[in-house]
Amino acid sequence: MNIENILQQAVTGAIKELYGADVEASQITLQKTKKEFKGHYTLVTFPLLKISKKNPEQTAQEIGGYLAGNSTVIAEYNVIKGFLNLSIASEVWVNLLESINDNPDYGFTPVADDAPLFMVEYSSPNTNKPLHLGHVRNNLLGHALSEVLKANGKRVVKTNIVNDRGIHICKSMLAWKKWGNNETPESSGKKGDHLIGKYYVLFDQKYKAELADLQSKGLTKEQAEEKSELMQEAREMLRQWEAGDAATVELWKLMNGWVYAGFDETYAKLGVSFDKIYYESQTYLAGKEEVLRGLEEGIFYKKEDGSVWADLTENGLDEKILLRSDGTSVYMTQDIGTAKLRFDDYPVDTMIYVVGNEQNYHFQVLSILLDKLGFEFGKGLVHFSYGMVELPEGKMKSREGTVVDADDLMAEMIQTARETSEELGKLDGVTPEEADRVVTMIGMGALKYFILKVDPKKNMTFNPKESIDFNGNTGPFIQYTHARIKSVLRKAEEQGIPVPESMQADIVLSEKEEGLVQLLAEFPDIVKQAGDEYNVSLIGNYVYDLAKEFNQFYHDFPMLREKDEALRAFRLLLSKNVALTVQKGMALFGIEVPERM
RNA sequence: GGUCGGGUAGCUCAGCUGGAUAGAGCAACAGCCUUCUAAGCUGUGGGUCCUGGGUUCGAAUCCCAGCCUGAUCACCA
Repeated sequence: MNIENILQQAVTGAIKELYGADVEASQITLQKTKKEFKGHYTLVTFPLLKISKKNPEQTAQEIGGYLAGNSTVIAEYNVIKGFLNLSIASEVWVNLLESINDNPDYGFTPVADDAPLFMVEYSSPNTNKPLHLGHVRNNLLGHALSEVLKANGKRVVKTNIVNDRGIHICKSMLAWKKWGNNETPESSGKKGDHLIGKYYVLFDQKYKAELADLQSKGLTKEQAEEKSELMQEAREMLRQWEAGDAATVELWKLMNGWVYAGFDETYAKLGVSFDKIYYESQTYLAGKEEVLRGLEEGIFYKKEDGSVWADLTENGLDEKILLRSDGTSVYMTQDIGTAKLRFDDYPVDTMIYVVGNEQNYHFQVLSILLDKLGFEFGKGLVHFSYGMVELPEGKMKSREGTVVDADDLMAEMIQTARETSEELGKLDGVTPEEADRVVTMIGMGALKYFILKVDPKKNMTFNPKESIDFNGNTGPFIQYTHARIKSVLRKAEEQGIPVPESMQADIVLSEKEEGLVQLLAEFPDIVKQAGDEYNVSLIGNYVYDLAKEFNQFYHDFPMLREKDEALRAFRLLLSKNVALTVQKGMALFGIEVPERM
């Protein structure tokens, strides 16, 4: 039972008593009192005027007077225009802080064995190139969303679908075969995914050169693409792969193995993980089967050239191809197969796809198709759609070399954290191991927080310079606040000042102190809202607010030098719980907070 | 053209189940380190909340129209 509920009940009671009317909870608009006014919560009386039949100020006065007289929760009130500002008694805040302290999992709902099961798909890399900045946003969002759902008491299975088949893989394979000289990750010292990426790019360069050459001989672009020997070879390789040609499959396995090793390294650095990984090479056949079943059942239809289509015009969409005329599957086919296998494997209640917003249409179609095929989960699938990440200088274009590589980016962040820390002398007297740990935490925290604090559905600009600015609304600022609190608590322990387990309730608190408890008490609501709305950025903005408030508090109120023992105890207890909440909030983002920095 | 997002301070973003004088950070300027960590704190300046209508006691928030911008509408994934 939080304070807002208590207030709501109290107000309902007051209205019943004063005006003899029952009001719906929805008619009672309570909000946090704005900073410039005195009070904690504000009741807006305008919606109640019909019931009170009085003007706003009279209504506010009457309700305020009644509450102050009859509720032990309300200490005082004031009325400004139609707004009734209510101050909650200090004692209530003290008790609240105590109850927060008594529950180490405050804000988190335990996960029951029969809790709804959410499957979260994220990452979904291609095996032909390393992860880049866009993937970073995807991975961070997927991981954070999973954590938030768990915190809300849901069972979560994190999953990844690896796009390990198709023409793009064959391009890398072909280029490596032609020009690779048996280069391996070991021989080149390159991460496997970077090595494959190199050959993918090489293929593209050679292919472009070939096209240019053909076009200079008078062919149109289309004719050139048709005639390209490289592309023909790549297609042939795909056919061989699908036919199970031993040598091709062998090479494919070898090169994919390199890529997976590279991805694993990147995932580990990002701090993300998966409970179950699917591979398209293992799901596309299931998809094909489903499509053929749909064809038999008359849900889909075949065109003269043999291609299979779904007619979605009655859903207000277009026609959608499901199998090519040569019988091979497309992206959609694979997703249908993957979905089927997943629901065979797990009793999934809600399937969430963390995929960029350029695929909004795809998932709209997928939902309808699954539904048509008789999978009841189709309708309820969630496309957790997020916006693109751009750079200050514009969009990322692999052609122009403006793609930010995930590994490079992380290394840079950590390096910058190190340089800044050294400049500030923060690493003096620390073991190299400890320095590495802290610097990694900070660099990664900066990156993660910068990306996760933005509303997922919006496009965002990632400004490398700004992200490694440790001022303001940043991860490092929050981490710094945590480190400071921990430092105070350490010193308290050294000086033998106990952090109390229980508080006396009759101490007088300042507005700032009460406000901080009030903010702290909102944590469960924020976690719940983030989970319900699939909006993880709420967490970040909340934690920042909390950290900022605490930092101001820190400057105004001594914690160790405070003479009044009860007050000092309160401040220490408050500090401890702010630190814990910061830590829990950041953990939802996959961000660690240091004990000192 | 159809569909779906987005448009808030010079910049990056909050706020959007309708409520008070629209908030942070960055950048600029002015202060604060013999005081629990200055990666900090305090203050100043900075706004047609894209535009125009509508609903309402009240609109950045809801509705309609328009403008700008992005994504998408492939036998690519």
